[in-house]
Amino acid sequence: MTVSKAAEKSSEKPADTAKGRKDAAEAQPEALQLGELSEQLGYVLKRAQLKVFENFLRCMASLQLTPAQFSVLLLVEKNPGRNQTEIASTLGILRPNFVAMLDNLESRDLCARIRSTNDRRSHILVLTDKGKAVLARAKKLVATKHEARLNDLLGQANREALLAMLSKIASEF
Amino acid sequence: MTVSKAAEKSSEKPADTAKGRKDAAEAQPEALQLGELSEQLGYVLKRAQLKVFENFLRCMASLQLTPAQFSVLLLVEKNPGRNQTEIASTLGILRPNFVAMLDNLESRDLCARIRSTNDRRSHILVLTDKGKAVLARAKKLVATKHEARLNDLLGQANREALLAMLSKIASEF
DNA sequence: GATAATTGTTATGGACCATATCAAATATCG
DNA sequence: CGATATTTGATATGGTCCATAACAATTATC
Repeated sequence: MTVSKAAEKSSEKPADTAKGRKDAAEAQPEALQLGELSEQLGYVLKRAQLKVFENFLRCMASLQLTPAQFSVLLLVEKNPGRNQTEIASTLGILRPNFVAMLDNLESRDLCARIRSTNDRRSHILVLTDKGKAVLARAKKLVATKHEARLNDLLGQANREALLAMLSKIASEF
Repeated sequence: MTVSKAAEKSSEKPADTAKGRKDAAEAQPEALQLGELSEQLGYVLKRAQLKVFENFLRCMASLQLTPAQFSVLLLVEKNPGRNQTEIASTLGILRPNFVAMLDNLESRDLCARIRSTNDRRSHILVLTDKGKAVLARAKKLVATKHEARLNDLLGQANREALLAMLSKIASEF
């Protein structure tokens, strides 16, 4: 598959009109044939995912939250009192890689590590007041600017069907 | 969102049965609440994408083809005589990053760079005989082991609907 | 024919992902 | 109890992918 973010340059190709193919028998303008590629689930899935993340980042520009950071805040809010290992593994983040991520969120005073009194090895994670406030604003931005756009594009019913199918793939494929 | 590949460890959580919560009032077993995360398109999309790529790699293990490499071979076959810039940009690959990729495919004798006689700057890309043969086998593997599984999981109609929605997101979001 | 643009390439840095390893704390079991 | 194993957070490190700048060779433009 492939699909990076930087294919935004030569996207608008001239159609096969008089202006597109210029005079009469000039070299083909461009516009490659995707062929079976457009039927490959992985290819289309990846392209869609990149677009969605891209849009997410634009919507969150004012809060400077990446999709990964947003998911951490959401999960910590929903599951207060859990430690790093539990939060990280639920999100599919490896513990070593979670450290720098938390360092970042903690340095921005969005969440805090608290030494557990039960098990003094582990750090309990909680949202700070600022973290709760930022997350609340983030949720609104996502709902109004991000997810709402999906509804406009696909319709409510289709959007739910899409989510259901993706969940099925994520859990049963 | 987040979602890496390494969340395959503590996935099977015991349900909240007698065996799940053990005796009576013991510490909560585990099983975090995903909450709104499972409604976030980006999160589910990424998880699904990782699963699909993972399965793709397993299906292609005998041919040692990554999704990106497969997409290159497909596109070169469908569009013979195009140069590196055209193939790369169509796939969303930046030209500098495409060089090593082609070096790899060329070293395995799957495709070849040919200096264009029209424009001696550019390299025309073609599949070798071996490349055509490998691609043919790859297509069969993908169709029978990879895409077929999607049909089993979602059904033909749903699979097509999914592809259509993802294509719409990829192109219009 | 001088200048600008394009093609493939190299070098380089960043982001993300994965493994091995460690010290501190806890669990396990003789 | 005490030796050993396990768990937790952390560091170091390497790999892959993505992105930008810069370059030589070639071609286009004026």
